[in-house]
Amino acid sequence: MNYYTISQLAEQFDISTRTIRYYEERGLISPIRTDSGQRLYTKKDRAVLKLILRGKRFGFSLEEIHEMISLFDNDRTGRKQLEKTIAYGEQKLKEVTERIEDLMQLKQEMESILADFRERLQKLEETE
Amino acid sequence: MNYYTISQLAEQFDISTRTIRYYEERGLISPIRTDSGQRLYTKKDRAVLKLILRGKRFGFSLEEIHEMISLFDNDRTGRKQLEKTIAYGEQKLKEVTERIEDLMQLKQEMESILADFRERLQKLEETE
DNA sequence: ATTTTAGTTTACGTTTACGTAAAAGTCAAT
DNA sequence: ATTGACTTTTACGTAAACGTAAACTAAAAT
Repeated sequence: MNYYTISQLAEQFDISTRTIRYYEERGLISPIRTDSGQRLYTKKDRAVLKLILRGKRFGFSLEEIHEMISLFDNDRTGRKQLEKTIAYGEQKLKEVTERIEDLMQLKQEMESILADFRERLQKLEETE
Repeated sequence: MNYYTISQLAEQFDISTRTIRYYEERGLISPIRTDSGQRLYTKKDRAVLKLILRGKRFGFSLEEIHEMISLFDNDRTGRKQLEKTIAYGEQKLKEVTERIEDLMQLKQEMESILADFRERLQKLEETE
């Protein structure tokens, strides 16, 4: 397995190294360290980072994203823990579903407005 | 036509009056005023506010929302203006479409993770 | 070997999107 | 008419999410 440096990840996702360190500060990502203290990121870390950025694009706060990431933490082995995790996951899934529906409605509206504008342009061109 | 006061709108959308005034400060909404200076909001203003809040839920900044709202400004009558507006609208529509696809992928992943957790819970219960 | 480049921590600065408080005017009801 | 609820502007405060700079160390390149 090989690793990414912080600047490599920063470049790949077009964010600053500060941003990545900040996510670590907030407990969202936990790279290993070399003897000298440099951060090394695995593929898994990269996937987590990708998840964070996607969450951000949807307007989730880092706090919410933190909670969602813990869903992927496979260390929840007890039955009570599993049940809690599932319940939380179902809740989040519902939220995501609602957002999708909401967005699709927005899309519809934008399309109808665009159609309206195209029609107006059409009429302008006819009377030219 | 009748009007809403600022606190009526605030209550309807469960936000503060400060928030509404802030949106006005940023140029997103423009209520008329009574002789004494109180703000009055029309149905149209209410619709704009609704749009703002929806945009926020999707993680758009107030600046982006401002741009999108100007799409609804019917005062773009020149041909060049129309063309620019349509181009901008198409761009935003594309962004929204991409977000929807992105969200649907997230949904898929969450569902598969949930399925995995449910399976584990199942196995735990079998060995009880 | 020594520049150059990249990494680290610490810490203060900044922007966005409001919260909150003060001081004063206005509206609605008793 | 006066109380109480509502509104206005002005202004300072704040949390989240980083930006930026300093001071230093390690790695890579010449």
